[in-house]
Amino acid sequence: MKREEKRKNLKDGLIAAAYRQIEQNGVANLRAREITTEVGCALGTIYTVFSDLNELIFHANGRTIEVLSAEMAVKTDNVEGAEQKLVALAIGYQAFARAHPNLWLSLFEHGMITQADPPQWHLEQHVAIFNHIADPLAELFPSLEEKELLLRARTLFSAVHGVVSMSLQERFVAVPLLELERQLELMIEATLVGMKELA
Amino acid sequence: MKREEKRKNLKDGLIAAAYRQIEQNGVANLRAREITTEVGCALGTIYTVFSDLNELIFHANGRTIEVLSAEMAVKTDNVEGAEQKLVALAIGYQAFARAHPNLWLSLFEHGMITQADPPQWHLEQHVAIFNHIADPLAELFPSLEEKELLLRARTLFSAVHGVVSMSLQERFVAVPLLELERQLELMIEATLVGMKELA
DNA sequence: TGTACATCAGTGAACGCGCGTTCACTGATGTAC
DNA sequence: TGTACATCAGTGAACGCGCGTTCACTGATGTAC
Repeated sequence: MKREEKRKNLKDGLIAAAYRQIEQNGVANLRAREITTEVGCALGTIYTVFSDLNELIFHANGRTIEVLSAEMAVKTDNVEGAEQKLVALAIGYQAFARAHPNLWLSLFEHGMITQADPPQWHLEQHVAIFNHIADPLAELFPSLEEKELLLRARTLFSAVHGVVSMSLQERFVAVPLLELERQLELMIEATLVGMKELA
Repeated sequence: MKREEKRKNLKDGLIAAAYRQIEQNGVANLRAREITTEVGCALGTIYTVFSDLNELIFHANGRTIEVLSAEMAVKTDNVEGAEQKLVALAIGYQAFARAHPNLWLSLFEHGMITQADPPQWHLEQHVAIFNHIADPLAELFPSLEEKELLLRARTLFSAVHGVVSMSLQERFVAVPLLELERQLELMIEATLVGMKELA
């Protein structure tokens, strides 16, 4: 096994362990020592691969986006009709957030709390999610110019994110899953119908 | 000055200092020592008034909700028409978040990050915000039953919150204020038109 | 293929420090007579 | 009104500990001849 290859394995292992531990305990409870214990290397090793614990976290979050992104792609494949695709995306997003709350939270907590700003590659991953939404939206509103389309995709995504986020906090009264899905569906369909009407 | 009165002043002073410091530096950077220094009392004093730093933070956040709530009430007073009231609320919410990002963030960070769950009185304050929205919504949809109305108010609030939240993170491309307000307005109006249409 | 040397990945004990919380103390406030 | 005593708000030095990061070291890997 070449040096380079070994290095790659080490890096992947660290990311995988961080990912797993974020999923289990949340980013706030992620500990450098626990990661290296799981991987079976020395504490200092982290700093030979990453400059920072932060950098490692960004990589773990990157993996989360990949998984989320792939899942969103699958959700739309089996669905006919742009409108229904958007609903499926919202419900898929919600499902992911519910299934992996800590991974999902980490995406937004980290960097919002710590002021460490995310590296460029990570920002681009985030933006990629918008495209899942922009595509069906473009089908529905073919006359919209590119810029406006992206803006609306972003807005729609943010709205869905807000609803999911609020329900996951369950800070206010907890809303049952079916209720939540109905609200998401209602909101999206109403928004789309309204946009058509207003156009 | 009676004992009781003095105690009240002390408590208010601590809350005010915490509030001010959260506004300036964010909850994450709030320090017990800084608070007591500003107030001019001993470090231990905090623990004669509150059980915890957390409890003090919840009180500071409570004040934030009061201010936000009052501001939202003002926003709707001068506006005619339920639909326009809802738009005004959204833009008012956005304005508050922009003007006091740290206070606003603290409302959602705290308790989401730390797992300390908020006391009952604080939860009720949060819920009170929904009522600002439920009122004009009831005007528009008088046939909706109470439960469904509150659910939709909650959904609408969450959607607005999501859009504001995402734009404040400015994690993705920063969106200029006017653009953002236009999107909020568009989203709300489209949703309302759509809801009418679908009813 | 073998030997000597250089490089560098990986080690883990130790550092450092930030900070919430505690607790034995003291001085002011209130009470009893 | 004054004195003695009890209570308790307020004090702040000290505790404790968690945890990211460093750095002098070592042993494995690669290179030169």
